[in-house]
Amino acid sequence: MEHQEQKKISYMESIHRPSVAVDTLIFTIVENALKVLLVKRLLPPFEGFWAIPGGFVREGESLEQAAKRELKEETGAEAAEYLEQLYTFGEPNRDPRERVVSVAYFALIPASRIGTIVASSDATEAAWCDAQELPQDLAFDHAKIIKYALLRLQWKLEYTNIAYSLLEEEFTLSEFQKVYEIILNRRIDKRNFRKKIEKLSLVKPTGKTVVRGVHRPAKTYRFAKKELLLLK
Amino acid sequence: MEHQEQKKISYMESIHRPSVAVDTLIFTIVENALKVLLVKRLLPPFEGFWAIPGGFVREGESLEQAAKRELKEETGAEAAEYLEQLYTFGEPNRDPRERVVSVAYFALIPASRIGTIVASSDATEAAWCDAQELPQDLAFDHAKIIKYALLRLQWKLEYTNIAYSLLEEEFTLSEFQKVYEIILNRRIDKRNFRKKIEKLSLVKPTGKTVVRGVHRPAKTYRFAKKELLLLK
DNA sequence: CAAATAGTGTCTGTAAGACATTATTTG
DNA sequence: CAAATAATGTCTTACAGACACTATTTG
Repeated sequence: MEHQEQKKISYMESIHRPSVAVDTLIFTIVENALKVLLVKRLLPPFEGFWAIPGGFVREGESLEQAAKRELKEETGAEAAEYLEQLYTFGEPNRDPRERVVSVAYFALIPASRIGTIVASSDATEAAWCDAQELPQDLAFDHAKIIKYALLRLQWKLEYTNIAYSLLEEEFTLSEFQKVYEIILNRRIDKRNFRKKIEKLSLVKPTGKTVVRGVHRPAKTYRFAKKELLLLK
Repeated sequence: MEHQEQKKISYMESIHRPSVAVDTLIFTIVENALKVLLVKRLLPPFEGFWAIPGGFVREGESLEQAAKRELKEETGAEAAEYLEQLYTFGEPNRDPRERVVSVAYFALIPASRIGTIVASSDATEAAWCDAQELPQDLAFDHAKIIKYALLRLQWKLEYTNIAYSLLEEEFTLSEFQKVYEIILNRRIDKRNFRKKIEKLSLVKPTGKTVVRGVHRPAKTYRFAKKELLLLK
């Protein structure tokens, strides 16, 4: 009887094949805000709703390759500065048509590296939406996914040097600090911030300065390492 | 032409359906070591190799439900004390037969909560293997997965109160400390450890003592909260 | 010279880590 | 009383956070 039960399970297993999709959350900082790229759906379900760009995984393509392809299709950028797997969402009814198991990735990229954003074939438009002030009409469970990504990003910002993936090659310390203030959504003391950056040896000076307005010019810096480091 | 390219993609998407599996890493502490439950494969590929228990996701079943089902089938335990999604492995050729996208979960459970371990239908035996000294003959990419899980566990142990999921209801502070020493694989100063636990208010005294050997009896404690807390 | 941001140092409180002795039990 | 583990406090050092003024540029 035990054995019969097992045979039945094997049979069930062989027939249930959910679709596997990859959704790519693409974040950047523009106009003093954290933005996430969303597309407006052209077709039901959730026609006219905003969605995270995504698509099905192709044969012979790894999950990460699918995420990179999605990124390139939407933004034109060759690669993100940072890309990591976020979480896999697989509730049976998250897509009303059929079962879709969706592996979410999140990508970070400096605004300057992005060309004109392009809507994919199943979307009427693509737009940078404020990631901390999301539109109400989000498709599927995408509001949940974006909020989860934001938490992950906030965590990484505090405990790693991931900010390198949102800044230009050369930047001022004020710009660096601004990334933290925007994403963590709180003011940071300038002296304490600089003290910390200094101690961690995260940046090295370029020897150059830039004039950003009617005030004293700022020194510019580069990251000492553009790879993920766990701090402390 | 852009449009034709898109149509071709849609067609390709509709035919590629990888299998979706869930692998569940079940950890416990026995005999002063961190153990992970592995099963010996009965069938090719990797016949006779050790593997993480897993199986295909069923229709109408969430990924987490599949992980819980696997846990119960293997250990007889009704539920883990802690369960979280680890990572999704989806390289095209990780299974030589066909493409399998595998969502890995990791579970923690006190040894006392586990009955006799049971091999599933596709395995000849199940065993608790030392998680830090893995067998050489591991199937698929399972060595990589276990190492990844161990890193995650070490991280969580340092930055959360997750140890509650490996200890009995009542425990001594030495037993508590031992969990850290085993998993982090280093000695910890007893006074500093207790000072930290005290400050975090992680435990409350039961008022009882237990005699664990030919020496002074130890006071026992319970966790103040048996839910995941991010510390600091 | 007004406005705006760049750049800089000290003090205080808290947490982490190093370190040794006494207490209690059993055989 | 020997052996084994339980229980406990102090000192030093490092990091976090609060806090204010001077420097440099442009219009």
